[in-house]
Amino acid sequence: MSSRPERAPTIYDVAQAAGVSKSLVSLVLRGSPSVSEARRTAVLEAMARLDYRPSQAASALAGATTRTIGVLIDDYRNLWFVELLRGLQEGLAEHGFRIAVADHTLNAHVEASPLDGFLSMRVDGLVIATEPSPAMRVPEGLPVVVAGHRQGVVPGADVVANDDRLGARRATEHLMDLGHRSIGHLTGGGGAARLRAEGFAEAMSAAGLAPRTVPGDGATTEEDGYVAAARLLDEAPGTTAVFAANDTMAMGALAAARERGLRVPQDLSVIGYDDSPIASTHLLELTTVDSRNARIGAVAAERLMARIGGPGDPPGRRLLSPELVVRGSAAPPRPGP
Amino acid sequence: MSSRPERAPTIYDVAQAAGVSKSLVSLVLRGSPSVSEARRTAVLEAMARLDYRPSQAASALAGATTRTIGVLIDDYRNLWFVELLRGLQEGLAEHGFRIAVADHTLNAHVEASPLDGFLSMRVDGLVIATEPSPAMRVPEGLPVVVAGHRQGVVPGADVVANDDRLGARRATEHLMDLGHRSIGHLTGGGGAARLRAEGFAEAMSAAGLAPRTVPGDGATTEEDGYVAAARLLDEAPGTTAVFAANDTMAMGALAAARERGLRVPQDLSVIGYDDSPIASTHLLELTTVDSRNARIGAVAAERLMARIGGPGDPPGRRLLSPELVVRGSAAPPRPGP
DNA sequence: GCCCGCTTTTGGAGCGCTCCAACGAAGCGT
DNA sequence: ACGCTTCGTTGGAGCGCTCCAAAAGCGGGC
Repeated sequence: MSSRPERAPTIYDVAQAAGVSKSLVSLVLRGSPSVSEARRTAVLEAMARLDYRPSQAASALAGATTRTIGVLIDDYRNLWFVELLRGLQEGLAEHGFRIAVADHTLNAHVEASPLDGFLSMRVDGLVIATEPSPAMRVPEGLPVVVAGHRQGVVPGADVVANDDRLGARRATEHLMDLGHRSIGHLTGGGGAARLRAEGFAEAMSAAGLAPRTVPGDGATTEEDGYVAAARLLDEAPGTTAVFAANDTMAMGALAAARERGLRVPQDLSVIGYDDSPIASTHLLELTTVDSRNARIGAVAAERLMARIGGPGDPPGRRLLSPELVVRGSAAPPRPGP
Repeated sequence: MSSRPERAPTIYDVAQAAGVSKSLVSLVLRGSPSVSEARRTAVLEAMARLDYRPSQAASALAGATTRTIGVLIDDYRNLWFVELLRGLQEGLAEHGFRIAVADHTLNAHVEASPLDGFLSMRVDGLVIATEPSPAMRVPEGLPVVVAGHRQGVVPGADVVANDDRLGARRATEHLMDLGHRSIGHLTGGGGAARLRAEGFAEAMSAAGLAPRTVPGDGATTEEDGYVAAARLLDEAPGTTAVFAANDTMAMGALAAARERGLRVPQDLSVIGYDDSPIASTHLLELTTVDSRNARIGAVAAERLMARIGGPGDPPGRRLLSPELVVRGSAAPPRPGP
């Protein structure tokens, strides 16, 4: 009977079981190439037999590195980070790095600074997937990538994002190509929304059209999209197309349109931004702009690895080209009366 | 000029700066009550001045506990875990515990077992918010709560979930109270879906109605809801109400209804399950069942804390009562022809 | 003025690993 | 046969904390 809780096995236990020294076990653990095949298998076999699991705490404390990258996301509900995480994960896995995720909104009241937890953990790098705030002070020398946002308040950080202005221009041009002239834009809070609004205005002005931009209640939720679209459609009833700052707001716009008896896309075209999971549903079939989040994650991983390997090049800014995803929510306007 | 990277300060540095011993600093760190006010402030002041951050690795290695609970979720896209996390977080914070989240689908190809990372971290407890699998072997004595799922494969684990069968019964009864007789159920894969289907069948049978249950493509996505609803509406055109296994499937059902020219709720009533963020949007206004996920998180926290304090009571199963949330997607059927 | 019991503070050992310098055993040339 | 290198392996020191037993301070009662 195993009465006492039985302390977890350590490398010493493994070493003894395999008939080697603890140092050899440590070498196997870290995948050193200079271990003979015979001993390696003996050690691995002993580990499996003892159900050994290395202590992350011990290796972090003893080693120079934790092989962990902290990822700060804004809110789990904003699903754009899912693809980012996937790209990041894949890019890091081949280097043996893992990811630790923290949610800004959940931890807001727990910690003084949102990054404290990561710094206590001694992460080897940081991905900030939120609008950076001045409170995010980072120790000098720690590699940091700001992902998806372009307001680089974090000094020394790389920035990887999609070109919001270009994406907005493409969406707007798509609507114009379809024949729309009365196009409204639903905007929200935050830097990305501002850039998208600028791209919209540029495209409209370039075509000699007056850009009409309407805010919601300051954020970028479905509610904001609903409110903004309601305002737009009531103020400018001749509007035939709407470009929303993101897919969630576009969803709100669909609700406002339906409420007014406007069919999408026959009476009103709607375009979103982000190509989030909701955009591809049967219910929305939303034409949108793919902000390339998986790619952003992959590039962020690349940057971090380069910077961890050596000082690397000076911090830079990398903008990826977004792509229009045509689905069913935008069509030519009906011939005017 | 700070040329060298400047090793992070340790308790020794803080101790020296505050003119006390390292042990006293450690006591302050752990909030010991037996430290004089004068020294405590001196230490805290020194910490702030040096920008000191405790090393999680060191305290985990030296101490008996990590004050960390691992939470395994299935997929970041299934948003039901957000509220769970919030409830859990709040319940744990008052005990000074933190959360580490891992995503099953992302890590699937990285680690042998999804729990390996947590065990390497030496978490003090585990919340499994996925359908438990036999591969999830857990060391004896580690407190585990299975949250939101009732197929308790994990030995010795507490189970905290909503009563899916009851919730399904309530949703079905609501439809019957509105006057519906031809009600179909859209089901999917997984244990929760099975229980919800059972609840539906019970309620229907109790009212002397034939329960018609239709699967999608085996999962519970929007696509599955769409496929299942399409089948149902084509096979049984007289159907006036649909109860979907979750909100996402309900969304697919809305799409299938619209495609057939059926208005919701005038021609077809639709009810979902989970009260996920999409249910409360203007576009859906979905009547649904609140599965009380924040409460589930809070109860899970309570259970873990009790079990970490002492062996506590034997593992149990706690079912919370779900609540119907009435919105706009269900109404009385039109008078029959 | 001294001893006792309490509270507050302290040094030392040790957690499980990594890193490093150094070791023995082959292999090689001369 | 000898030293020299190379490869595989080893013990020891130390990472930054926590925990423990014991020391120091501090009154109060006799």
